[in-house]
Amino acid sequence: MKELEKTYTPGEIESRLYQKWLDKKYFHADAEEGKRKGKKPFTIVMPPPNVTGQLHMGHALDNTMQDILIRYKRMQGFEALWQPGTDHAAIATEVKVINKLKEEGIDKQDLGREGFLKEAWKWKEEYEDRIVSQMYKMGVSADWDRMRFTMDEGCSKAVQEVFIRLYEKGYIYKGSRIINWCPVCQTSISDAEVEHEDQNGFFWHINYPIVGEEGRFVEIATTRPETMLGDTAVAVNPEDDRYKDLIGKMLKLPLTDREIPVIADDYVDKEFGTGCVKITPAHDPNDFEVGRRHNLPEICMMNDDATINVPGPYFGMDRYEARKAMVADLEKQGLLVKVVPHSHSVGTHDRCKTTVEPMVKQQWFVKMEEMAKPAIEALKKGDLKFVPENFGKTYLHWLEGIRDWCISRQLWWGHRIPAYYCDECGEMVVGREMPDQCPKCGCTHLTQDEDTLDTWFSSALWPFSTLGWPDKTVEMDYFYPTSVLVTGYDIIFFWVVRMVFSALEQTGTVPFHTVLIHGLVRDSQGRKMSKSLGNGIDPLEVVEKYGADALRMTLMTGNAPGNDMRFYWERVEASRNFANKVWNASRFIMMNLEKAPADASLDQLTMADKWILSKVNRLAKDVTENMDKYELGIALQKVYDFIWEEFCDWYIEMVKPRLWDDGDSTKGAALWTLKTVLIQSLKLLHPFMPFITEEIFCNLQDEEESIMIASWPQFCQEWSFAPEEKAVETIKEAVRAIRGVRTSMNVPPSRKAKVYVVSESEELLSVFEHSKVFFATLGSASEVILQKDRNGIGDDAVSAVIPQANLYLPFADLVDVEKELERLKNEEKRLNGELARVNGMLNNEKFMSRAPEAKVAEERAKLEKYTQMMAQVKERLAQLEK
RNA sequence: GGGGUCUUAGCUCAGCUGGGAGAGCAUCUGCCUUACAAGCAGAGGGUCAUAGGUUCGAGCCCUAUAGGCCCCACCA
Repeated sequence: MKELEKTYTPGEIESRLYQKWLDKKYFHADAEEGKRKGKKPFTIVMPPPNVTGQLHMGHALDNTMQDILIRYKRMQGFEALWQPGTDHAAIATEVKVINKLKEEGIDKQDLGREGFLKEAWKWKEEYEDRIVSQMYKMGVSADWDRMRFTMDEGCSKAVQEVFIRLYEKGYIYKGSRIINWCPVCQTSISDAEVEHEDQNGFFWHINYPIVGEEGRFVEIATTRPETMLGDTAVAVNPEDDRYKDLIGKMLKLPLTDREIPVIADDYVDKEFGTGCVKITPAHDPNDFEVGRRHNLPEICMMNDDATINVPGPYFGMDRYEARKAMVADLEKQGLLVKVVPHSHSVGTHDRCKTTVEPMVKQQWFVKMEEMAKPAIEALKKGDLKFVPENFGKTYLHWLEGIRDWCISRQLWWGHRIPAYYCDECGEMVVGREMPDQCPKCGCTHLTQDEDTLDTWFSSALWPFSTLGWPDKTVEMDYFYPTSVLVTGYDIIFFWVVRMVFSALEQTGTVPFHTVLIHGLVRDSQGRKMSKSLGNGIDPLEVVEKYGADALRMTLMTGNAPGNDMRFYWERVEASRNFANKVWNASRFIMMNLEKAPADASLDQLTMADKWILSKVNRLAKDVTENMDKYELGIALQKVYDFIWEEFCDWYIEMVKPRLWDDGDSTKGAALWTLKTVLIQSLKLLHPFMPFITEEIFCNLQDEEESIMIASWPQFCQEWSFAPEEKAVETIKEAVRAIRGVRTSMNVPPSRKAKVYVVSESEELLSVFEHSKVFFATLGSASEVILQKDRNGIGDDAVSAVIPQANLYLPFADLVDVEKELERLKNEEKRLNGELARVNGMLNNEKFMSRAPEAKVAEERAKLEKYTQMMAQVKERLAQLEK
C-alpha cells in the first residue's frame, strides 16, 4: 500500500493509468473468448467523429456516456465491445483540404483526382491521430485494436455491396430530378443537409403580357425574379373564376423572346399572392412537380456556380446580380407593378451556409418508400427504443414523410459510385469491378462514374460494416445486433434513421435495440458552442486544468437524457472538489490501514459498521437499477451523496475514536468496514470517474490488478441490516438536534457540554447507551446522561425535541428563555401543521377506502410520531412557562 | 402550417411508474476539530408559469392560455 499525496493531481496519474490499461489490453473484446466463456455480449459502436478537426464538448459528452455504459457492463461480466472509428466526412473534409491547399497556393483541379486524394489521405492520417489521442485523454475505453475508418477496405467493400444490392433490387436509380445544389461546393446535397432560415426579402409583382391581347397582363408575384429566364408556364388554380378564361392562352415572357402557356393546377392557392404563379421547373421543387405533371420543358438557366447561362444581356451574371439587373429592366419596361417586403424561408447548405440552388440534374437516388416501412414498424413493434421515448416521434415523423435520398455527390473524397459507362455507346454497367468490355457494343473502353456517395451512405452501414459484414464473421455473429447507440438528437435524421433502414434491409435486424439520446453542450449563457462565436471550450483544456474525471463528472451531473446542458467552470470546480474528497477520504483510510490490520467477520461489526454496510449495499442495488434505465445522472448523484454525506461526513467521523484507540477490540472491524465500503463505492464510481478510482483501488490493495476488471457490486442479503440502519438514523437525528441547539446559542465546538436524554423508550435509551461516544465526537458532548424523567435537570438548560426523546443541554449562562420559547413555539406550529395534514388524510373516508394499505399505515405511523413529539413540546413549554 | 419541448430556490439544473419540494453554485452565521479550508457544522431562500379538470391525493396525468427554445414543412 502506498501513501497518497495530499491533494489529487490528475495529470501524471491519468496518462500513466491509461497507458497501463492499453498495455494490459483491458479494452479489448473478443468474440471467440466471450463465446467460450459463455459471456453475454454488450456492444456499442462509436459514432465516428469526422476527420475534419478536433473533438469538441459534444464529443466529450457522447464519449463519456458510452464509456460509462461500457465500463459498467464490462464490470458486470459482459464481453463489452466498444467499436471505435472515424468518418471520412466527404464534403466537410474535402472543403478543408481544398482550403489547406489553397493556402499553399495549390488548386484542386491542378492536382487532379489522384493527387488530391493523396493529400486528403494525408489529412485523414494526421487528424485521426489527433482525435484518437484526444480520446485517450478522456479515458475512452474503446477497443482500439478494432479501429475502423469509413473509407477503409472493409467499409468500402460493404458500401459497394450495399450499393449493388440496392441497385439490383431497383431501390437505387439514376435519374434526372430536382436536387439541392450548392453553387460554392459545386455538388448536390440531400434534403437533410439543407437548413431553412427565414430571410427578409421581397415580393416582386410583375406583369406578363397576354399574347394577342394588347394591354392585358397577368400579374405574378415572385421572390426570385431572376428565375423567370427559366419559366415555362404560368399556373392558376382551375377553380379560380378570375383566371378561368386565361387557361390555355399564351403569355409573352418579359426580358425574353419566349412565349409560355397559362396552365391550371391545384397546386396554386387562390388566396395567396395574385393567384398566378410563374412556373420554373428547373429551379424550384414545386414547379418541378407541376412541370412534370404538365410536360413542361425544364430550362436550366444557371451554371453550376449559379451564374446565368441564358444567352443575352444577363449571361454570365451571378444570380443576385442578374436579379438586380432584371428588376431594373422590368421597371424600365413598365412591367414591374410593385415591390412588397416579404419574409420567406431560404434553404442554405449546412456546411457553408450558401443559399442552395434547386437544379434539375442527373443524380443517383435511393428509393425510400419501401425501406422506410420496416424502419417504422421496428419502432412500433418495440424492436427499437429511444431513451427518452419521445424522440421516437421525431424518428417516425421523419420516416413517414421521407422522400427519395439523393446519394451522389460531385466530390472526389468518398466512395466512388460503382457504375461504368461505355465510352462508345454510353451503356451503363453497375458492378463490383470495371467490366473488360461493354456488354452492349463490346467496346473495351469504359469509364467509372465520376461521382462519389453521400458520406451518410457509409455511416448508415457503420454498425455492421465495422463488424466485418458482408462477410460472415464471428463478430457479426456474436456482437451484432449491437446493444445501444448513443448520440445527439441533432443527427437522428442524418444517421439513426439511415442506420436502421439499412440494417433492416441488409441484415434483417435492427442495428441496435436502444438509442440513447443526449442534448447539446451549450456555453454558460445557453448559446450553442461554435467557432464563429468563439465560445467553444476545448475539452482538453478542461482535462489539463482539472482532470478527465472532473470533466466527465461535470458532463454527467444533473444531466437528463435528451436535454441540453450548460457548461461553466464553477461546475468543473465542484466536480474537482468531489474528486479531492474521494481522494482524501481514501488517504485517511489508507493511513490507518497502514498501522493496523483490517480484519473482521460480520458478527464483529458494530452498529455503525452494519449501518454503512447496509447503506452501501442498497446503494449498489439502486445505482444498478438507474444504470439499467440509462439514468446515468441520477446514478452518479446517488454515489456522490453516499460518499460525501453518509460515508465521509458520518461514518468516517463516527469511526475515528475506534481508530485512535489501540485498545479498542473493534478497531479491526472498523478498518475492514472502511476498506470494504470504500472499495464498493469506488467500484460504483468507476464508470464515471475511471482514473481516480483506479489509482486508489490499486494502491489500496496490491493484489487486485485493476478496478476496470473488478466485479460490479451486487445487493446481498448478508449485508442488509435494517435495525442498525434505523438506530443510526436516530443517532444522527439526535446529533443534528444537538448541533442545532449549539449553533443557535453560538456555542463554539471548543466548549463541551453535558447532554441529557430524557425518554420513556427503553429501546431508544438502549441504543443511545451504546452510542454515547457519538454524542461526544459529533456533538461536542462532555458527558451523556440517559434517564426516563427530567429529575436533576435544572431549568437553566436548552432543549431540543426529537422523536421519542427530549434533549437538554445545560448552558446556565447562555439560556435565553424567550429564545427558547420562540423555538419551541415554532416547533409546535410545525407539528400542528403536520398533524392537521395527517389527520386530514386519516379522517378522509375516501382516502381510507381507496389509498393503498401501505400508504395508510405510513400515515398512521406519522400520526403517532407527531403526536408524541407534540406531547414532548407541550411538556417542555409547560416547564418553561412555570 | 405541422410536431416536439421547456417554464421548479438569486443562478444552473435534477425530480424514476402521481403519495410530505432536492442538488451544485451563490448568500448569511460559526469553526484552521490530527483525511480534506478544493474543508466542517448550522441557517435563510420556492402559491413547482397561469387558469381549469381528473384523483382520496398533482411539480408529475388531461385541457386551455402566456412566454422561451428546437425540429420538420413546397405556399410562389
